[in-house]
Amino acid sequence: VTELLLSAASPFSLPAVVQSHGWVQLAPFVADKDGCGFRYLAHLDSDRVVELHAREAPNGVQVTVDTTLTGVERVEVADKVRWMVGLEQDLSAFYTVARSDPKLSHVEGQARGRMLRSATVFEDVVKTILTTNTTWSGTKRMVEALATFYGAPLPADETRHAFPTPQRLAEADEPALRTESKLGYRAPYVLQLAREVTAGAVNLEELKTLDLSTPELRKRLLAIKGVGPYAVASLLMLLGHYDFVPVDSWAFKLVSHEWHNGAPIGKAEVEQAFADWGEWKALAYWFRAWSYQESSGQ
DNA sequence: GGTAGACCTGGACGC
DNA sequence: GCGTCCAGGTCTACC
Repeated sequence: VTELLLSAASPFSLPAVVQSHGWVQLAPFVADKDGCGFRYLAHLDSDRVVELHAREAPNGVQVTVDTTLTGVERVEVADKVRWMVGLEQDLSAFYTVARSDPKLSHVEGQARGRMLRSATVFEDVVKTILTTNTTWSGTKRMVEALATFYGAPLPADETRHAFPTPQRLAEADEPALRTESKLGYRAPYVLQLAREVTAGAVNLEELKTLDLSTPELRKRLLAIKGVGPYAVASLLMLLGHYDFVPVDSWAFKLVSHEWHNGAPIGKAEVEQAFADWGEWKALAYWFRAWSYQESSGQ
Protein backbone atom coordinates (compact mmCIF):
# COMPACT_ATOMS: atom_id res chain seq x y z
CA VAL A 1 0.00 0.00 0.00
CA THR A 2 1.22 3.45 -0.92
CA GLU A 3 -0.05 6.75 0.45
CA LEU A 4 0.39 10.13 -1.18
CA LEU A 5 -0.71 13.56 -0.05
CA LEU A 6 -1.32 16.20 -2.69
CA SER A 7 -1.69 19.75 -1.48
CA ALA A 8 -4.21 22.16 -2.96
CA ALA A 9 -4.42 25.93 -2.92
CA SER A 10 -7.64 27.27 -1.42
CA PRO A 11 -10.42 27.19 -2.47
CA PHE A 12 -10.49 23.51 -3.37
CA SER A 13 -13.08 20.84 -2.73
CA LEU A 14 -12.68 17.24 -3.82
CA PRO A 15 -16.43 16.54 -3.47
CA ALA A 16 -17.08 19.51 -5.76
CA VAL A 17 -14.79 17.95 -8.36
CA VAL A 18 -16.30 14.48 -7.97
CA GLN A 19 -19.79 15.90 -8.40
CA SER A 20 -18.88 18.34 -11.17
CA HIS A 21 -20.33 16.16 -13.95
CA GLY A 22 -21.13 12.56 -14.78
CA TRP A 23 -17.55 11.37 -15.32
CA VAL A 24 -17.32 9.65 -11.95
CA GLN A 25 -20.11 7.30 -13.09
CA LEU A 26 -18.02 6.08 -16.02
CA ALA A 27 -15.60 3.14 -15.81
CA PRO A 28 -13.00 2.83 -14.51
CA PHE A 29 -14.15 5.36 -11.92
CA VAL A 30 -16.13 4.29 -8.91
CA ALA A 31 -17.58 7.03 -6.73
CA ASP A 32 -17.31 6.70 -2.97
CA LYS A 33 -20.71 6.11 -1.40
CA ASP A 34 -20.68 9.51 0.24
CA GLY A 35 -19.82 11.15 -3.07
CA CYS A 36 -16.78 12.83 -1.55
CA GLY A 37 -14.02 10.81 -3.19
CA PHE A 38 -13.44 8.21 -5.88
CA ARG A 39 -11.58 5.08 -6.87
CA TYR A 40 -9.98 4.68 -10.29
CA LEU A 41 -8.05 1.95 -12.06
CA ALA A 42 -4.94 3.44 -13.62
CA HIS A 43 -2.86 1.80 -16.31
CA LEU A 44 0.66 3.01 -15.52
CA ASP A 45 3.56 3.49 -17.93
CA SER A 46 5.23 0.52 -16.22
CA ASP A 47 2.29 -1.46 -17.67
CA ARG A 48 0.94 -2.20 -14.21
CA VAL A 49 -2.73 -1.62 -13.42
CA VAL A 50 -3.33 -0.24 -9.94
CA GLU A 51 -6.39 0.94 -8.07
CA LEU A 52 -6.12 4.33 -6.49
CA HIS A 53 -8.46 5.90 -3.99
CA ALA A 54 -8.68 9.68 -3.73
CA ARG A 55 -10.22 11.22 -0.63
CA GLU A 56 -10.49 14.68 0.77
CA ALA A 57 -7.70 15.68 3.13
CA PRO A 58 -7.50 18.81 5.29
CA ASN A 59 -5.30 20.69 2.84
CA GLY A 60 -5.74 18.73 -0.38
CA VAL A 61 -6.18 15.17 -1.55
CA GLN A 62 -5.14 11.94 0.10
CA VAL A 63 -4.35 9.18 -2.41
CA THR A 64 -4.14 5.52 -1.40
CA VAL A 65 -2.90 2.93 -3.88
CA ASP A 66 -3.66 -0.76 -3.38
CA THR A 67 -0.07 -1.88 -3.82
CA THR A 68 3.51 -0.79 -3.26
CA LEU A 69 4.73 1.53 -5.98
CA THR A 70 8.20 2.23 -7.29
CA GLY A 71 9.46 5.79 -7.07
CA VAL A 72 8.71 6.38 -10.73
CA GLU A 73 5.20 5.00 -10.33
CA ARG A 74 4.55 7.22 -7.31
CA VAL A 75 5.41 10.26 -9.39
CA GLU A 76 3.14 9.09 -12.19
CA VAL A 77 0.20 8.45 -9.88
CA ALA A 78 0.65 11.84 -8.23
CA ASP A 79 0.79 13.56 -11.63
CA LYS A 80 -2.28 11.70 -12.84
CA VAL A 81 -4.39 12.53 -9.81
CA ARG A 82 -3.29 16.18 -9.84
CA TRP A 83 -4.48 16.38 -13.44
CA MET A 84 -7.70 14.46 -12.79
CA VAL A 85 -8.86 16.79 -10.02
CA GLY A 86 -7.44 19.95 -11.59
CA LEU A 87 -5.08 20.93 -8.79
CA GLU A 88 -3.16 23.22 -11.14
CA GLN A 89 -6.19 25.34 -11.91
CA ASP A 90 -6.68 28.86 -10.64
CA LEU A 91 -10.29 29.98 -11.01
CA SER A 92 -10.04 33.18 -8.97
CA ALA A 93 -10.79 35.40 -11.99
CA PHE A 94 -13.96 33.41 -12.65
CA TYR A 95 -14.98 33.64 -9.00
CA THR A 96 -14.54 37.39 -9.08
CA VAL A 97 -17.01 37.86 -11.94
CA ALA A 98 -19.34 35.14 -10.63
CA ARG A 99 -19.88 37.08 -7.37
CA SER A 100 -22.03 39.61 -9.17
CA ASP A 101 -24.52 37.04 -10.51
CA PRO A 102 -26.93 35.62 -7.91
CA LYS A 103 -27.20 32.42 -9.96
CA LEU A 104 -23.46 31.89 -9.79
CA SER A 105 -22.39 33.52 -6.56
CA HIS A 106 -22.36 30.10 -4.86
CA VAL A 107 -19.45 28.78 -6.90
CA GLU A 108 -16.65 30.39 -4.93
CA GLY A 109 -17.82 29.28 -1.51
CA GLN A 110 -18.37 25.75 -2.76
CA ALA A 111 -15.16 25.77 -4.80
CA ARG A 112 -17.10 24.74 -7.88
CA GLY A 113 -15.58 25.02 -11.34
CA ARG A 114 -13.09 22.17 -11.65
CA MET A 115 -14.32 19.35 -13.88
CA LEU A 116 -13.30 15.79 -13.06
CA ARG A 117 -10.96 14.45 -15.77
CA SER A 118 -9.82 10.99 -16.73
CA ALA A 119 -6.13 10.18 -16.39
CA THR A 120 -5.39 10.72 -20.07
CA VAL A 121 -6.70 13.12 -22.69
CA PHE A 122 -7.17 10.10 -24.95
CA GLU A 123 -9.61 8.60 -22.46
CA ASP A 124 -11.53 11.85 -22.17
CA VAL A 125 -11.76 12.28 -25.93
CA VAL A 126 -13.07 8.74 -26.40
CA LYS A 127 -15.56 9.15 -23.56
CA THR A 128 -16.73 12.44 -24.98
CA ILE A 129 -17.28 10.87 -28.41
CA LEU A 130 -19.33 8.24 -26.59
CA THR A 131 -21.58 10.91 -25.07
CA THR A 132 -22.68 12.16 -28.49
CA ASN A 133 -25.95 11.21 -30.10
CA THR A 134 -26.90 8.78 -27.36
CA THR A 135 -28.34 8.69 -23.87
CA TRP A 136 -26.32 8.80 -20.66
CA SER A 137 -27.14 5.16 -19.99
CA GLY A 138 -25.81 4.37 -23.47
CA THR A 139 -22.58 6.22 -22.72
CA LYS A 140 -22.12 4.31 -19.46
CA ARG A 141 -22.74 1.02 -21.22
CA MET A 142 -20.28 1.73 -24.04
CA VAL A 143 -17.50 2.90 -21.72
CA GLU A 144 -18.03 -0.11 -19.48
CA ALA A 145 -17.82 -2.41 -22.49
CA LEU A 146 -14.61 -0.80 -23.73
CA ALA A 147 -12.98 -1.30 -20.35
CA THR A 148 -14.22 -4.86 -20.00
CA PHE A 149 -13.22 -6.03 -23.47
CA TYR A 150 -10.08 -4.02 -24.12
CA GLY A 151 -8.77 -2.67 -20.80
CA ALA A 152 -5.95 -4.37 -18.92
CA PRO A 153 -7.17 -6.25 -15.83
CA LEU A 154 -6.39 -5.32 -12.24
CA PRO A 155 -4.13 -8.10 -10.89
CA ALA A 156 -5.94 -8.19 -7.54
CA ASP A 157 -9.33 -8.65 -9.23
CA GLU A 158 -9.22 -9.61 -12.89
CA THR A 159 -12.91 -8.92 -13.40
CA ARG A 160 -12.08 -5.22 -13.19
CA HIS A 161 -10.22 -3.35 -15.90
CA ALA A 162 -8.48 -0.07 -16.55
CA PHE A 163 -9.58 2.03 -19.48
CA PRO A 164 -7.89 0.67 -22.62
CA THR A 165 -4.70 2.35 -23.73
CA PRO A 166 -4.62 3.55 -27.35
CA GLN A 167 -2.33 0.61 -28.13
CA ARG A 168 -4.77 -1.97 -26.80
CA LEU A 169 -7.73 -0.33 -28.52
CA ALA A 170 -5.83 -0.02 -31.80
CA GLU A 171 -5.73 -3.81 -31.96
CA ALA A 172 -9.49 -4.14 -31.74
CA ASP A 173 -11.39 -5.01 -34.87
CA GLU A 174 -14.16 -2.80 -36.00
CA PRO A 175 -17.02 -5.31 -36.20
CA ALA A 176 -16.40 -6.36 -32.60
CA LEU A 177 -16.28 -2.74 -31.44
CA ARG A 178 -19.52 -2.08 -33.24
CA THR A 179 -21.50 -5.03 -32.03
CA GLU A 180 -19.99 -6.41 -28.81
CA SER A 181 -19.16 -3.04 -27.33
CA LYS A 182 -22.31 -1.50 -28.87
CA LEU A 183 -20.43 1.53 -30.15
CA GLY A 184 -22.37 1.31 -33.40
CA TYR A 185 -21.29 3.85 -36.01
CA ARG A 186 -18.88 5.43 -33.48
CA ALA A 187 -16.64 2.36 -33.62
CA PRO A 188 -14.59 3.54 -36.64
CA TYR A 189 -14.08 6.95 -35.01
CA VAL A 190 -12.70 5.47 -31.81
CA LEU A 191 -10.61 2.97 -33.71
CA GLN A 192 -9.14 5.57 -36.01
CA LEU A 193 -8.21 7.78 -33.07
CA ALA A 194 -6.61 4.89 -31.18
CA ARG A 195 -4.58 3.95 -34.24
CA GLU A 196 -3.45 7.50 -34.96
CA VAL A 197 -2.36 8.00 -31.36
CA THR A 198 -0.56 4.67 -31.37
CA ALA A 199 1.20 5.53 -34.62
CA GLY A 200 2.27 8.87 -33.21
CA ALA A 201 0.34 10.81 -35.85
CA VAL A 202 -1.75 12.45 -33.12
CA ASN A 203 -0.46 13.49 -29.71
CA LEU A 204 -3.27 14.15 -27.28
CA GLU A 205 -1.36 14.03 -24.03
CA GLU A 206 0.77 17.01 -24.99
CA LEU A 207 -2.41 19.08 -24.87
CA LYS A 208 -2.16 18.95 -21.07
CA THR A 209 0.95 21.09 -21.10
CA LEU A 210 1.30 22.75 -24.50
CA ASP A 211 -0.67 25.86 -23.47
CA LEU A 212 -2.20 26.44 -26.91
CA SER A 213 -4.64 29.24 -27.60
CA THR A 214 -8.29 28.24 -27.56
CA PRO A 215 -8.67 28.53 -31.37
CA GLU A 216 -5.58 26.41 -31.99
CA LEU A 217 -6.66 23.79 -29.45
CA ARG A 218 -10.14 23.78 -30.90
CA LYS A 219 -8.84 23.29 -34.42
CA ARG A 220 -6.79 20.28 -33.34
CA LEU A 221 -9.68 18.64 -31.53
CA LEU A 222 -12.12 19.25 -34.38
CA ALA A 223 -9.75 17.36 -36.66
CA ILE A 224 -10.66 14.20 -34.73
CA LYS A 225 -13.45 12.34 -36.48
CA GLY A 226 -16.48 12.11 -34.22
CA VAL A 227 -15.67 15.40 -32.49
CA GLY A 228 -17.99 18.19 -33.63
CA PRO A 229 -19.12 21.51 -32.14
CA TYR A 230 -20.66 20.05 -29.01
CA ALA A 231 -17.90 17.57 -28.23
CA VAL A 232 -15.15 20.11 -28.82
CA ALA A 233 -16.75 22.58 -26.41
CA SER A 234 -16.95 19.84 -23.76
CA LEU A 235 -13.35 18.86 -24.33
CA LEU A 236 -12.17 22.45 -24.22
CA MET A 237 -13.92 22.79 -20.88
CA LEU A 238 -12.16 19.69 -19.57
CA LEU A 239 -8.88 21.17 -20.76
CA GLY A 240 -9.55 24.43 -18.96
CA HIS A 241 -10.79 26.57 -21.83
CA TYR A 242 -14.27 27.96 -21.29
CA ASP A 243 -14.88 30.15 -24.34
CA PHE A 244 -17.48 27.82 -25.89
CA VAL A 245 -20.71 26.52 -24.38
CA PRO A 246 -21.28 22.82 -25.09
CA VAL A 247 -24.67 23.11 -26.74
CA ASP A 248 -26.65 19.89 -26.71
CA SER A 249 -30.37 19.18 -26.46
CA TRP A 250 -30.20 19.64 -22.69
CA ALA A 251 -28.80 23.14 -23.13
CA PHE A 252 -31.81 24.04 -25.26
CA LYS A 253 -34.10 22.86 -22.50
CA LEU A 254 -32.32 24.79 -19.77
CA VAL A 255 -31.98 28.05 -21.67
CA SER A 256 -35.47 27.87 -23.08
CA HIS A 257 -37.06 27.45 -19.65
CA GLU A 258 -34.82 30.08 -18.12
CA TRP A 259 -35.35 32.88 -20.64
CA HIS A 260 -37.83 31.88 -23.36
CA ASN A 261 -40.83 30.45 -21.48
CA GLY A 262 -40.07 26.95 -22.72
CA ALA A 263 -40.43 27.90 -26.37
CA PRO A 264 -38.25 26.12 -28.94
CA ILE A 265 -34.87 27.84 -29.41
CA GLY A 266 -31.71 27.35 -31.44
CA LYS A 267 -27.99 27.40 -30.82
CA ALA A 268 -27.87 31.16 -31.31
CA GLU A 269 -30.12 31.73 -28.29
CA VAL A 270 -27.92 29.58 -26.07
CA GLU A 271 -24.79 31.40 -27.17
CA GLN A 272 -26.50 34.75 -26.78
CA ALA A 273 -27.37 33.92 -23.18
CA PHE A 274 -23.70 33.59 -22.26
CA ALA A 275 -22.16 36.09 -24.65
CA ASP A 276 -21.21 38.44 -21.82
CA TRP A 277 -19.20 35.84 -19.93
CA GLY A 278 -16.13 36.10 -22.16
CA GLU A 279 -13.58 33.44 -21.30
CA TRP A 280 -15.88 31.94 -18.66
CA LYS A 281 -18.92 31.06 -20.78
CA ALA A 282 -18.81 27.30 -20.29
CA LEU A 283 -18.38 27.54 -16.51
CA ALA A 284 -21.19 30.08 -16.25
CA TYR A 285 -23.38 27.70 -18.21
CA TRP A 286 -22.40 24.51 -16.42
CA PHE A 287 -22.49 25.71 -12.83
CA ARG A 288 -25.43 28.09 -13.06
CA ALA A 289 -28.21 27.46 -10.58
CA TRP A 290 -30.82 26.71 -13.26
CA SER A 291 -34.49 27.01 -12.43
CA TYR A 292 -35.36 24.07 -14.68
CA GLN A 293 -34.78 20.73 -12.98
CA GLU A 294 -34.67 17.24 -14.44
CA SER A 295 -37.38 14.96 -13.08
CA SER A 296 -36.27 11.68 -14.63
CA GLY A 297 -32.69 11.65 -13.39
CA GLN A 298 -30.08 8.95 -13.83
C1' DG B 1 -21.09 28.67 -45.53
C1' DG B 2 -25.24 26.28 -44.69
C1' DT B 3 -28.04 21.93 -44.52
C1' DA B 4 -30.63 17.10 -45.68
C1' DG B 5 -30.05 12.63 -44.91
C1' DA B 6 -27.55 8.72 -43.02
C1' DC B 7 -25.61 6.71 -39.08
C1' DC B 8 -26.73 3.01 -34.48
C1' DT B 9 -28.78 1.89 -30.21
C1' DG B 10 -32.21 1.45 -26.80
C1' DG B 11 -36.37 2.96 -24.93
C1' DA B 12 -41.32 4.28 -25.58
C1' DC B 13 -45.40 3.22 -27.63
C1' DG B 14 -49.08 0.85 -30.27
C1' DC B 15 -50.73 -3.38 -31.53
C1' DG C 1 -43.89 -10.23 -27.70
C1' DC C 2 -43.15 -7.79 -31.91
C1' DG C 3 -42.80 -3.89 -35.07
C1' DT C 4 -42.51 1.21 -35.58
C1' DC C 5 -40.98 5.55 -34.22
C1' DC C 6 -37.99 8.70 -32.06
C1' DA C 7 -34.00 11.03 -29.48
C1' DG C 8 -29.32 11.92 -29.37
C1' DG C 9 -24.51 14.91 -32.40
C1' DT C 10 -21.57 14.39 -36.37
C1' DC C 11 -20.29 13.21 -41.05
C1' DT C 12 -20.72 13.45 -45.93
C1' DA C 13 -22.49 15.13 -50.01
C1' DC C 14 -24.43 18.59 -52.27
C1' DC C 15 -26.03 23.31 -52.96
